[in-house]
Amino acid sequence: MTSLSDPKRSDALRRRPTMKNVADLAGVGIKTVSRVINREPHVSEETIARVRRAAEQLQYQPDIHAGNLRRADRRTDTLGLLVGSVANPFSAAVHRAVEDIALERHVAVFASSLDEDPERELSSVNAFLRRRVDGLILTTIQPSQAYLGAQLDQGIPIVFVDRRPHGIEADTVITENAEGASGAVEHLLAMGHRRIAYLGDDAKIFTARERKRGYLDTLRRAGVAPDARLMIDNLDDEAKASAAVADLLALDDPPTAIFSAQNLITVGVITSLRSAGASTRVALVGFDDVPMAALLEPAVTVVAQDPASIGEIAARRVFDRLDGLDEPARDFVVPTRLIVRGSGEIRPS
Amino acid sequence: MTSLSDPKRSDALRRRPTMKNVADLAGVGIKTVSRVINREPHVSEETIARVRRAAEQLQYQPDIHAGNLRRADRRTDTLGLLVGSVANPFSAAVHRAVEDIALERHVAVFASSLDEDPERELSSVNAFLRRRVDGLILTTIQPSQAYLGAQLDQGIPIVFVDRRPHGIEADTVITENAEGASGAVEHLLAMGHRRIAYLGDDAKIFTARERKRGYLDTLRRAGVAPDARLMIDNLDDEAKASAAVADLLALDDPPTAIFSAQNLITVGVITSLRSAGASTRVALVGFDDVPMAALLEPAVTVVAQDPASIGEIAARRVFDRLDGLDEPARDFVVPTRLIVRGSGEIRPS
DNA sequence: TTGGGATCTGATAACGATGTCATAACTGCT
DNA sequence: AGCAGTTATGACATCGTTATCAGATCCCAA
Repeated sequence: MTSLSDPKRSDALRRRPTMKNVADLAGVGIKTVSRVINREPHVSEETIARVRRAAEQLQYQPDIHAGNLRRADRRTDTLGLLVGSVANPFSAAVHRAVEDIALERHVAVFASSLDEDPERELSSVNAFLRRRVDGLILTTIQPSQAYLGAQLDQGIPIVFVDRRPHGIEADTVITENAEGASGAVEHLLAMGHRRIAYLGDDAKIFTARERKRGYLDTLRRAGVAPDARLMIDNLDDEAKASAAVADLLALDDPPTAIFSAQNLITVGVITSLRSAGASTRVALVGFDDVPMAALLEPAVTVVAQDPASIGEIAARRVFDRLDGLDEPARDFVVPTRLIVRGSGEIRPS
Repeated sequence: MTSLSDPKRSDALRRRPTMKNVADLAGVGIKTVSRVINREPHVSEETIARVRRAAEQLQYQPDIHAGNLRRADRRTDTLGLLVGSVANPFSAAVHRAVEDIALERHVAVFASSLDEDPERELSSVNAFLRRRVDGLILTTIQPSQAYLGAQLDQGIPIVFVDRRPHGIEADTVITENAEGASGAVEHLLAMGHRRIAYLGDDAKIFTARERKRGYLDTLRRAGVAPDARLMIDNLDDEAKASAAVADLLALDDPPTAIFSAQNLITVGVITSLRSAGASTRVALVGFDDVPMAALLEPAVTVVAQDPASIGEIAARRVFDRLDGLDEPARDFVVPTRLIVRGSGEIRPS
């Protein structure tokens, strides 16, 4: 048993073994070790065995980045992923899907959180690039992604997820935000609602704008004049969403239904409706599924996104491009699905 | 606007600029560029400006791994993190905390999912090591982690999270599993329960064993003989947990309370109790908090873990060691907190 | 026996950076 | 003016690996 407090250990830190060490121990040249490690042909069975034994004995691990320096393809088998926040269930599902695809190719994934901070977008991307990732999957908040043009020119695949980039043409995987929002609002209209509130995130965020657009378009198509007092933006946490709902309920003519345009906002809305005793009176449809939604009382009707598909499509697109696919950038629009559970089927009184 | 379909672009992929390119453009030697990039002294203001301009113009990004090869400290400013699954809320919270600490130091994080697969443990660790991470934060499932002894000897900080390693002495950050489980069971005993079921994960998992130990010890201390029919292991997804609850409820003398030892299991239990109409009759305390627990009916009493602290402590420990801290390996035990919400306060009929 | 083609092997350059060291140009003192 | 010390700069070796190429050995057919 090796131990940190083991006196044998503390005096001298052993260096990591290199190919040279393995070569010396096996009594061969380093190129031969390289051939064995990379399973190249033209090495005798006996030499292979000797090298394997030496590598085993030294617990040799090749330095992938040293190799990358000289290797023709310059691949690091590494990918950079920037999501909203690795702690958000939506982002976590995207991350997981990307990881699963990457794992098939022995590609490791750097994951970072954007936190809707433009500075973090830049520093994360730079951190990825300095580490020479093979590809990028990015959720962005900067007004323009034109700064990535040089990277595209260098042949680094970049796929944008969840939000469309600006100032650059690149592959993009997004949810059908406006359409999904329309579906939610149409559902509420069909239930007889006319006073439908919109609770959304900062308009700087692409998805927030799109969902609001779907909400507004659908109201207009139905001949319902949007009421500015029923539309609240900039709700970037649960607490703000809860407070907004309290304000709405205090109006002279409060909404009979709420369209909540993001998962954390939906949670805040539920909390607030519950504490006001209004959860069985005011209808609610949320955009993006919420954990445990089916077990709540009433169960929460949502327009569910498909984060696993988003991540998978994005990762596959990166690898397709790495495999040489050369076609114009395109959009992948991932459908949403209205999941009827109860809260959205409450009728106006 | 740069575009993928831009004909100017497709003919020749520009190479990534190197220090040499910047040096040539600025009319200086590469060492001078290196000095400017690394903010080393002894460069005139004028030269700095010229180099900066050239680097800017070429959008130069230094290759951190090429530098690492020669640099004395051999740091890659990279960390490997292996968690249960990046999609699990507990793991995601650990990940987020690690990321926050790492970001302060400009360290990027490789995140991988273990999926309780011993092979994945090995392949993830190897993937990290081949990429020369500065430190490792690991959740493990292999019966022994002795294979990591060589890395410790090489001075690579390794911190184990959530589960204690075997065959090696290294820093470990774990939840007070047995104590937390005891607290849960004591709570149920105090409510008058004697037939308390245990629903847990695979006994190969350290936390599952510890929590079961806490359950058993507490029952024995209270003079309650454990009933084998009330203890179900190997529940590794919600569906199995639900099925197990259905079986329990079908017993002649069903449990009056359930101690559910993991978050996904708790969700399965809730679903099953609900559909059997037993959620207000059978008490439930879960280990690890569950999303929306406070909003369920009844709200779910849990022994909450503190994944953010676990991640933070682990990351700090890695960096302390990288900063030269040299003390014996130690355990960090993170306390749990009983959150009383309703489901655990149901009394036996 | 010889020649020609495989097969096996290692010496050497190179990848993009940093560490070492030498050199040149200043500065401030006697 | 001469010297020492400091500042500014770049040539060159080097990190751990892979690419190139050449040399050695082997096999088989002529």
